[in-house]
Amino acid sequence: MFSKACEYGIRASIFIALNSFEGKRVNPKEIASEIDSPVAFTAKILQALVKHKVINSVKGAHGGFEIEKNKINSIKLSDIVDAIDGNTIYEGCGLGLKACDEARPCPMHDKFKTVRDELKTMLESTNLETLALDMKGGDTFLKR
Amino acid sequence: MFSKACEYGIRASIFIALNSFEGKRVNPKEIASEIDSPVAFTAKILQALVKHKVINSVKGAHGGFEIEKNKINSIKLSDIVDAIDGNTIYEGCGLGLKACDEARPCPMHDKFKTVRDELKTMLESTNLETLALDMKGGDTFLKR
DNA sequence: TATAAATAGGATAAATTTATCCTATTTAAA
DNA sequence: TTTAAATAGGATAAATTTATCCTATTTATA
Repeated sequence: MFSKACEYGIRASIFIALNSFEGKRVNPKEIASEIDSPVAFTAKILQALVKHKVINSVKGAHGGFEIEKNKINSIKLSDIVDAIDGNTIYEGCGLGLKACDEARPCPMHDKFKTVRDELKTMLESTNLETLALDMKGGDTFLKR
Repeated sequence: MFSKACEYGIRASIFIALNSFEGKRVNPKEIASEIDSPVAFTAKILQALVKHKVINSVKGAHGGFEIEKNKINSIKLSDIVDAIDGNTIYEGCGLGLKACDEARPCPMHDKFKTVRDELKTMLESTNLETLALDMKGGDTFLKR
């Protein structure tokens, strides 16, 4: 469904959010260890998230990655997916046609659109705060 | 969402079904032209669909690919997706965890499962006959 | 101001997916 | 029985995604 990069990106963002609640910055090594991902690749994904202003980076000693506390509840899963995988999952044709719309739909168009819209709604209505709090409560997990 | 191979596989299956209604077998060249896909790659995908008994192949002169008329309405989109992409889209974790279930769910588990189940239901309740008839009626298209 | 700790980013490699090409095998029909 | 038309399948190449490594740059602090 999502690319590996996007999966890592979401997991990393949740972990960063969790730490930002405590005012703690985290580095790629720690992140990769906690979400069970390759360090260098994860670092690249973090760069992309910084560029898209999903997370914030602080260079130099005592630096690391963080999310402003008051921004955590406004960052939606869709922001992360957008930043890494783009919008094809929301906009693209399920059968891969270059163009596919009501005017000239592919055979799967109507039924696929329903599911895709549901996915979109889900991603747009789920924010990092909710996800991080679930984890903090010990109800959900980022690895294994 | 689906791999290119799977997209081509679904489009090809619909085109074959359409022709099988008229008792006509089709070859990879014609299929690829009608669904706008690379010929040789499409041929490989057809092989996989034959192996999984989604479609039927007839070798030799006057051969080609076909689907038994009375089977067309029993072949579901999920059969094609299963054959080509496997079941990860139904079973796999949305965040890519090796294991993820109610007992130890990832942060996205519950919300993702809802969407995934909806996708599964859609694919399992859509058969080739329906899709082919829509196309025959000129309401839907396999390319552009 | 020097140093150490941290992210940024370029170059490259490995793995996977997508795509092509060629030959073998099968089969209907002349 | 030969021939031509068709799928099967192996080998390989191209493209993309995933992953690694190394160096540059930035910054807090001793």
